[in-house]
Amino acid sequence: MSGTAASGREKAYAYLRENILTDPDVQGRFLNEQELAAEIGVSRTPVREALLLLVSDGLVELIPQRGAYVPPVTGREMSELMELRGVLESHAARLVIEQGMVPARTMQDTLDQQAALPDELNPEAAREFIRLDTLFHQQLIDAAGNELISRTYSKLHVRQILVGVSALFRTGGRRGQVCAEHQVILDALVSGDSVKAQEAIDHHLAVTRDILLRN
Amino acid sequence: MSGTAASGREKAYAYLRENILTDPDVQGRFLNEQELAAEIGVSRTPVREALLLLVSDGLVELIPQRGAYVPPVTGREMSELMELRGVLESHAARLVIEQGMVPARTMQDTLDQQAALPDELNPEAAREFIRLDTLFHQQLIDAAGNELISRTYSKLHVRQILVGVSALFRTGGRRGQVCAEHQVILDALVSGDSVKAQEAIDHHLAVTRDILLRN
DNA sequence: CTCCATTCTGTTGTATACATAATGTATGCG
DNA sequence: CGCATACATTATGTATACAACAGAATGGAG
Repeated sequence: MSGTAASGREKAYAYLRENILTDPDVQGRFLNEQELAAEIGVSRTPVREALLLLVSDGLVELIPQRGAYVPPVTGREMSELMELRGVLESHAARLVIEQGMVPARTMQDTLDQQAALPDELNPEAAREFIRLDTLFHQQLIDAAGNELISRTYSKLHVRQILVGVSALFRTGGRRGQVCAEHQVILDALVSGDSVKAQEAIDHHLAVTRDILLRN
Repeated sequence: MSGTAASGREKAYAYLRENILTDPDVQGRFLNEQELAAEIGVSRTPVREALLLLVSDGLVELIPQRGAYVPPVTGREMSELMELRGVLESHAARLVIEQGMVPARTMQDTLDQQAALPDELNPEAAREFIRLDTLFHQQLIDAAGNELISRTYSKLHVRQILVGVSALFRTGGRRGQVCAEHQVILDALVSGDSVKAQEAIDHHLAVTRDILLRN
């Protein structure tokens, strides 16, 4: 199997991350350590360590003498995130075009997989949709060849998934729209039009932001 | 007093952070938990927790069954960091100019303090110099009004301080150069010349990068 | 002398017990 | 009846003890 190192800390980390990202109800609440320890099947120690690691993902916040808080995603945060994503993706776009390093095949492949998903999104398909969406953007970023930017971008995106899952259920037909917008971005990249690519990215992020804000 | 909450974890965190940032010898080594616990005067538990928090700062890396490793700063990482800083600062510059939100007084004040430091840098003055340098750039970023970007930028900068301290000792007369370059950036911001500001930022970061790479 | 197996030592990882601080509840007073 | 205070409960924070693993040292065989 893959990734089944299963040290207690990693098990707790994976469990908590999955739990926070998929269950909208945990937002705005404090996590009970011994409760989680019992659920996961380890002691409080690795649970606490996992919680500390989740701080760096921005998924939990430590309140002294109170414990681990899961901050809800605010509209402002979403807007700020989209702004930052726009800056990083535009930069990557300009760079890969200048250096002729556009990963056209890879990105088109991801896009095709995404387009092949059914329009009606059951929970599992929704997660796959988000995974491919994340991958598409990450591939653009990674192509810029700056590992630090890649890591930074990757961590940022986690926070968006938190709200993306539930938002997707409410928006029918969004799949086709996303794929179309992705295609516009990719076409601009392939054609080497840096300005057009930036515009397409900004447009895509603005639309995404507006949809996420309606929840 | 300020910030003297002094819970065990925070004490350990502050100690370790300070230690890693100022002592170049710890780079590339594994940190011994019980040794640190004895030095700080707490048990291993809060030390471990502090180490987990330092992961999010990028100051330590956890190797399973081996412990907390302090990764040395590479030249490539420095270049990548300067590239990312350039992207974020240029974005902030454009924004604050467009919105007429240039914090001219605040930044000039910081710059003046920096210029007032002696040219010969004893260890304490060097730390103050770096603090003011960091502050100058952070003030520009913060003025853009995007909290997420501010936090992201702030965390990034930590990694640079790691090498900046020792590098400063080797470069005489750098103080004046830095202040001059900062002044050029600030003047461009005040005059509302977005392109000039970006150029000044890029130039400053390029010079900084080249100096840091010579170590 | 070199190489490999084995033991030994020291460190990390986890569990548990205790100390401490915060919250909710009950009780008494205004 | 409302409010403040004291108390009980519960959760977090810390210390310590044990288990499991990695690397070094050691000893023997070729």
